[in-house]
Amino acid sequence: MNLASSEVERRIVRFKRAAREAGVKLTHQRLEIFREVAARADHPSAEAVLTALKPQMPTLSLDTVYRTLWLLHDLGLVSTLGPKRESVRFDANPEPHHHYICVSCGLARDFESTEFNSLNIPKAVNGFGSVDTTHVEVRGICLKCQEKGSKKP
Amino acid sequence: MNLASSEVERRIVRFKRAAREAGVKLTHQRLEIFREVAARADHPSAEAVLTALKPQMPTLSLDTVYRTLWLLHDLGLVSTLGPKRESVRFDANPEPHHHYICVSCGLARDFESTEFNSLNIPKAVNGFGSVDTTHVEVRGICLKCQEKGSKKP
DNA sequence: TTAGGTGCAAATTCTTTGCACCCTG
DNA sequence: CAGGGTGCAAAGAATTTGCACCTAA
Repeated sequence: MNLASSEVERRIVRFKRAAREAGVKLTHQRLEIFREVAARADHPSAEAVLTALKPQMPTLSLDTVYRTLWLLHDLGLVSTLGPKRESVRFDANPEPHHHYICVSCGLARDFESTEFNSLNIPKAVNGFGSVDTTHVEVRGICLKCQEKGSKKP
Repeated sequence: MNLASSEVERRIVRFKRAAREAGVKLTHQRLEIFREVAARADHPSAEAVLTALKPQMPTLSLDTVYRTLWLLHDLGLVSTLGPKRESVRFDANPEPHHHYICVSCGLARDFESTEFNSLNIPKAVNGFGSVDTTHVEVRGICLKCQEKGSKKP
């Protein structure tokens, strides 16, 4: 399932502008990698992007795909699904709960909310499949990281 | 920040019962690994669990920690933070949005909800740090996996 | 006793890095 | 033309697996 090409073009325009403003070069590889991620609704991995582009760009390499995707991430043009480059972490809380995650140090804390436990799932979601759990993830900068950040002159 | 020991004991009782019912052995390693995860509010990685237990159990190995944590996961006693053992996936949707994730095949789809975009963050969260983004993740089994599942006789 | 569990080491998988050549600005 | 960017190969990190010995039930 892919996006409307008008939407993809809009995202590409945005990318070109951001690249220019950030002073990074607009290479063929970067454009195609961004186009691929922007056109797909399935949030591909680096490997999946490479596989999709390989036919048209046989010399494209996985490391370039990674470097480009993280660059796009730094430019604020793409985000990652779930927390980033981290190892798996385990949670033994058996109660329904939600998470606060510090985007700087990865700190995780549980919190409860009856409101969050009974959210109204949009009907569009039923078109995707069954709904088992609903979990809210709040991201921000934890107190400790805020201190550290402000100390650096 | 650790949990009240009464809560930890409750979780351990639960674990012992689940282990018995599932017919898996209750080894010293499993008990200590579960106790460690159950007692901590910070959702440790396998590596972190090993580091914490090494002093008391010098021969404990990382692979046992992994095997035990996934066993606990299969028993429904622990969950993972973010999607599990998967590679990073990238998302080029610049609008505020939420995700539907199939727990079986990993399918991801975006959906929008103005309600979810303006959730009432519990005040307890402010004690953790700043709030930048709030994102809802709905997990279930996608239509395709439901078909596949029902086909298998 | 005995099947399942553990520890060790080696294998995999995913991701990053060093370096020489290439291409955008 | 100059400096960032790419491709290749090799390094690293995270996680899993094969196998012989050990131990809970």
